[in-house]
Amino acid sequence: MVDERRVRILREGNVGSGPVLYVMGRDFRAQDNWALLYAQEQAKKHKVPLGVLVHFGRNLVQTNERHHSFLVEGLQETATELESNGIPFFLTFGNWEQEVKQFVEVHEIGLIVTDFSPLHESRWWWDEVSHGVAVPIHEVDAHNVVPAWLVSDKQEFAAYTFRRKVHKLLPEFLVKFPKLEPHPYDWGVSKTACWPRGVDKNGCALIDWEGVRKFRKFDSSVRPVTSIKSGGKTALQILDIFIKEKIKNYDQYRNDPTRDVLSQLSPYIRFGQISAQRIAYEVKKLRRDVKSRDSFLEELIVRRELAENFCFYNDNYDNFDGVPSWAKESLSEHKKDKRDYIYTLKQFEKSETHDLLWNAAQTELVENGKMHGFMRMYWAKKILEWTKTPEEAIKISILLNDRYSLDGRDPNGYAGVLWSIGGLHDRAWAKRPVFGKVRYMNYSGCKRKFDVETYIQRYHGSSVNV
DNA sequence: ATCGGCTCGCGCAA
DNA sequence: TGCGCGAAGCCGAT
Repeated sequence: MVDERRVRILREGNVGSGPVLYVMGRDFRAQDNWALLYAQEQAKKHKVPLGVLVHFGRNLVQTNERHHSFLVEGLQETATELESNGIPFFLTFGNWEQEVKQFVEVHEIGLIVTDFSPLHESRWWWDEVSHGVAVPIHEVDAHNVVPAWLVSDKQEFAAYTFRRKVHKLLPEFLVKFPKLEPHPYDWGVSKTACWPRGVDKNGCALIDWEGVRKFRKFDSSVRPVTSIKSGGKTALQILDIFIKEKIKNYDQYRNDPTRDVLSQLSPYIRFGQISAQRIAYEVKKLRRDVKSRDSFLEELIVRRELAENFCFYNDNYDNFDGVPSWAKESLSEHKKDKRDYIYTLKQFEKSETHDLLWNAAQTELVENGKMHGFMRMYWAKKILEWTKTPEEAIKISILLNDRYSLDGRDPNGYAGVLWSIGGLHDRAWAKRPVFGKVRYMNYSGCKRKFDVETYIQRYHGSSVNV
């Protein structure tokens, strides 16, 4: 049974007699998905078929080939698993009113279920859809261990205010997932009317995945990351390796970007190919490496869900207005401070600063679609130091992270940038030029903590893959 | 190598 | 109203 507190009503109304449709927007997986489990529960209750639909809009300016191919590759796996459980998978493209709305009407959908995201893109979309269809819409928080609207009813000030609230609810929510069961009511896929239209000899909806991959018009200069393989199965293998081999060193070395002790799961969490709750559930079982276990769970649950809390309750999660007032005032006071270096977006993007360590981090981001957690802080703080205003620094950091990182366009990224540049969830520190009271970080700090040379060497040059 | 100060405000105890 | 302490640090004194 799906906990009712995971569910919010986006559009009121009685559930109709037609099929239940899960419009998958964020959690692109078949297993360990509360939104899917809830949709099935409703479909069984009303004795109707269940289907899953993914809609690709045409005008996602920030989407590029890197993100799109990662998403589509994983989606194929998800579609296959859904269909082998009697749940047909549909794709629609372009204008939602022509596609999704029509789909809902043609198939006489009785209930729409979706997964929760705190980001504007998603909130605005559902706001529009809920005014455009005549069907109840239920939203399920399938991404967080504890539902965002339940854990706290306001923007939390810092991790310590949020931590108690999460921990209080964890015993109720950090539970084992039920396995997805084959759906007992047949949709009759031969009646499917979706792009690409048609069915194969077994009556399954035909999807031209190669066509799907090429469908969007986007910046193809950001190449797919060949070193990171997409998909839920891969994610589970990576989790297994992390638990067996890497987590034991997590506490000691997690801030050392030359060591391989992090889970590397964030792209998979970002695209919902693995559930954070599944990761937490497996890691929590550990009876060894307790210190590492707990610091990993802190990052995975407390800090990740704190970022969701921030984006959920603060509309300005991606700009200067989102930073706490003490930092806003302090940064404004230091706006006119002399900068030793000023770089343009292009110079940052091409790793053309005077700082080899910074350039290495940027290269890691561009080439590998990720950046080590510790380097993200240093990286963003230096962008503050080397641009004219904190507003511009935030803009550039978010743009680069969203464009190149596989886990970009995600609450974690926005909260991370605002933590680094705007003191979000942090405290005030001794005043310095440019930074004001925002925590300062520098090259010598990195040198104290890890072997800077090794890191620089690893990402030196322009076509490095490790 | 280690320590205190820097500096703000939330939330709880009283 | 007072007080402890916090998302990952820096720096100078000892």
